Amino acid sequence: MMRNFAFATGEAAEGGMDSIREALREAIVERRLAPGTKLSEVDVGKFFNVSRTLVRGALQSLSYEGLVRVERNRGAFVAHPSPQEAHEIFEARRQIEPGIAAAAAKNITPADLLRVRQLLAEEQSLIAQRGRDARRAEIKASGDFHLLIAAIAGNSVMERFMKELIARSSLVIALYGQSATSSCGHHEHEEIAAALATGDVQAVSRLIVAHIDHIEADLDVRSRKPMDLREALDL
Amino acid sequence: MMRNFAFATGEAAEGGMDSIREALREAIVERRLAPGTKLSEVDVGKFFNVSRTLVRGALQSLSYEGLVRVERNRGAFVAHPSPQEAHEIFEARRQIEPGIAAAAAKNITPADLLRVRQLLAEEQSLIAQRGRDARRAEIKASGDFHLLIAAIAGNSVMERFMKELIARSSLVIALYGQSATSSCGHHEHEEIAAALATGDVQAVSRLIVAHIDHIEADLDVRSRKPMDLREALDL
DNA sequence: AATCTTAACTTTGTATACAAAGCGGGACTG
DNA sequence: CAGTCCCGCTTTGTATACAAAGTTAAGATT
Repeated sequence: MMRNFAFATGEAAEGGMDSIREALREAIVERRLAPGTKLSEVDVGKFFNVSRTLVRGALQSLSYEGLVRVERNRGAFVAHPSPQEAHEIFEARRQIEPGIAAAAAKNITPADLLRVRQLLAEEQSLIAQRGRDARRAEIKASGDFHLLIAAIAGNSVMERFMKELIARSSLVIALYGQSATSSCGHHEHEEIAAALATGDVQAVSRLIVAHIDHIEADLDVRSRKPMDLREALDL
Repeated sequence: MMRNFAFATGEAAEGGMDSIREALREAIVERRLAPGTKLSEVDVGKFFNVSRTLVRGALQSLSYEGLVRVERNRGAFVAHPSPQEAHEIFEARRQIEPGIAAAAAKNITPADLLRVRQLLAEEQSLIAQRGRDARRAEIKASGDFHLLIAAIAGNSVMERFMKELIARSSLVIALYGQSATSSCGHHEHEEIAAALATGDVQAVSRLIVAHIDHIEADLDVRSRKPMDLREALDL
């Protein structure tokens, strides 16, 4: 049991429970831990060289964000969103992100714009690269783009909501995504950035919604059936 | 130390940690626990006849919702939102609730409408009553109105966000609210319900935003200064 | 052979014990 | 008298121990 979990840092237990939560979150969001994977308290604890207490706290915490599902007396698993959940997540993004993007377009400073451009360049270079790691980094960068806009918007409450939605979106894409998703998505990011630069609130909102629509359109909710079986055998 | 906390049920520890979290949440949202109050792990544990483990979990959990602030090595306190936080919470509601209300207006069934009317009637009767308890129940009913709309909208992700925002709004109003808030607010609820009944999506969104504006306008962010002192002495 | 029972084992739920950090009071010093 | 340092007391942070629920597999029975 307990194949190599391949966490980012190996053990890295500096700052108590928070560091474990962050390491787990990163592993889930970057898809090093497949949806449905069981997260045994002792196993994870051994990995980080901490007691079950801290692991348990971290798993609890992640379950509040919807990244982990905890079943009473049965344990914790990497979340495994249903097609229904997946749709709700994207519907939520459609309701939330236009407002955030509009606020960002109003608030944005030259310094912010620079960061946006840097992130886009990074994303671009990752797209050019091949390999699993570059792909994972690209996924993360793509999410970070949306999170950066949320940060620029300047409402910490909304920013936290977005953080959750982006993380869960990553899980959904891991389960149901079909295409490379990359090139088209990136191009849309460019367009959004351009609209942000000109401060065109209307355009930004419209582009964001279109972008979310495209991401969801790329999903195939049937395609996960096989993975379901794999999981059934695996657990 | 540890004056009578006046929790709802006295002890009520049936279902493990969840019941403690719910009892605490209710106490906070209904303002039986003042913002800033220290929540010592052992004290709360004594109250529910459980160990610190469960209390700690419940407090952690509430801190994720923003109802409790946890300071490392110092303990947990009932949250004490700053004017800045308060504004962000209402800004978030302005961004989120129109979309939810619009969705609710599309989805609403006759059965839903009945529940809305029942809730309004309940609210009305509470307004008529005098006394602290009726006041608290009224506050809760007022929040429940918004939560019911979120439930009707039918997106569980958005519903959870709303649950958090409503709970935190209650804290903000506890700190900064001035007027009775009741009558005007209730009248607006009636208007919103009417628009929901006719399925007028535009009107619902507009009325919701106006309602949120009015609630926030009733706040006086200066007025809490005295309470700040009281808290400083109290802790 | 299939199924139900049951008993050992594994994993989670909760309580307690131990370690470390904060806080406060009192004595000492300038 | 003010300020500061030190010591013990309280509270939190983490680990471990114990209890209870679940899981699995072997054995008996039909």
